[in-house]
Amino acid sequence: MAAGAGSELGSPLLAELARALQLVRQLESHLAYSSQTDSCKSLAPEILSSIRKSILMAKSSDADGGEQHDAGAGDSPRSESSSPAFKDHSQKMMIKKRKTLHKWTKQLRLTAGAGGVEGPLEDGHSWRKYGQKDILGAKHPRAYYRCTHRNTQGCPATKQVQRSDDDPLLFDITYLGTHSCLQKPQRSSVSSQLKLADSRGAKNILQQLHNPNLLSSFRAGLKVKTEGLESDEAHGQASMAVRDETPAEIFSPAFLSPVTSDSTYLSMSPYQISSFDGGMKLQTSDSDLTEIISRANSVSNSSLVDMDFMLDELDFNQDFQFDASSFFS
DNA sequence: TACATTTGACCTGC
DNA sequence: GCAGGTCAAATGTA
Repeated sequence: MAAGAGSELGSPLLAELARALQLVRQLESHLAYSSQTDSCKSLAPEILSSIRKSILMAKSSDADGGEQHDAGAGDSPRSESSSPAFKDHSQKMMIKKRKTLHKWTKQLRLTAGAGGVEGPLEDGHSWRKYGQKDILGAKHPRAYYRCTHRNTQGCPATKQVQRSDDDPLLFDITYLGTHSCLQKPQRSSVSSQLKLADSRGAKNILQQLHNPNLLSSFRAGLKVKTEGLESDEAHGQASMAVRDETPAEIFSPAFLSPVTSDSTYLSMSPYQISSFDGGMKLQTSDSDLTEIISRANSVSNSSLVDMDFMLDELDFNQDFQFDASSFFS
């Protein structure tokens, strides 16, 4: 059973990784037309390389019997642990997982008001917290998350979130394993993170994200920073953030948008960037719109707006004008 | 009612 | 034996 399930789940993973590879190639080809994105240009080959490696690893994992997908599709959290045999098997697999799963680390900085410390780490996937542990020598406990689709799709991905001792706003996030799940971006997560002063402003942000002029201006100062990507993987999780006032700054390797008190960011995955074309085009399908938009300095004292309806109703118009001064005032 | 989080217990590697 | 990582029952939340 386990082998069969793993085999079925491995293919989507490979397909997704292959798709990511194709998208990055597109990114690379479009970047070639710009003279101000050297950092991006240099990054593209790295991403390509890392994705290739991840595909190889995924293939090797698949050939290994796909054992990491030991939870059968459809099993409930309770049923998976109810069988002693399963438990034993699961534990063995966990040991193997610790030793062999692909691992990489990112550092992210957040503002304190960005939705709570442990839980704001939206990265395009849905995570379920399964544990927290005080770590020796660390001031803050480490939180353990696993993919929500672990039980339904056998997704082996987990992550550990450790708050930095020195900088309370800095988080070290260690990802273990790659997602094999075929999940759609979490609408609820979008909802929870689109925290804006008012609904009108929120809609404007979404519209502005699709304004080629605005995006073009972003791009002039676009900088992508990667950390801990030696093996890279970020596996297609490198990201870009867009800041309205001081371009050429910041950029987290995660989907997560770093947030500061006076700026607004947009982050996106390579999957969502279909091309850089003078400006930057975004894929605007509902499934791709998972970006985090946060207006940090108004989070703590403003009403929260559920953006789901906006995502549904918004017909992205690339002709509208962006007035940053009025929008952010 | 279903799903997520909390937290003490348990297991494994070093 | 200790520390890190995970499990799973209890509890919280929508």
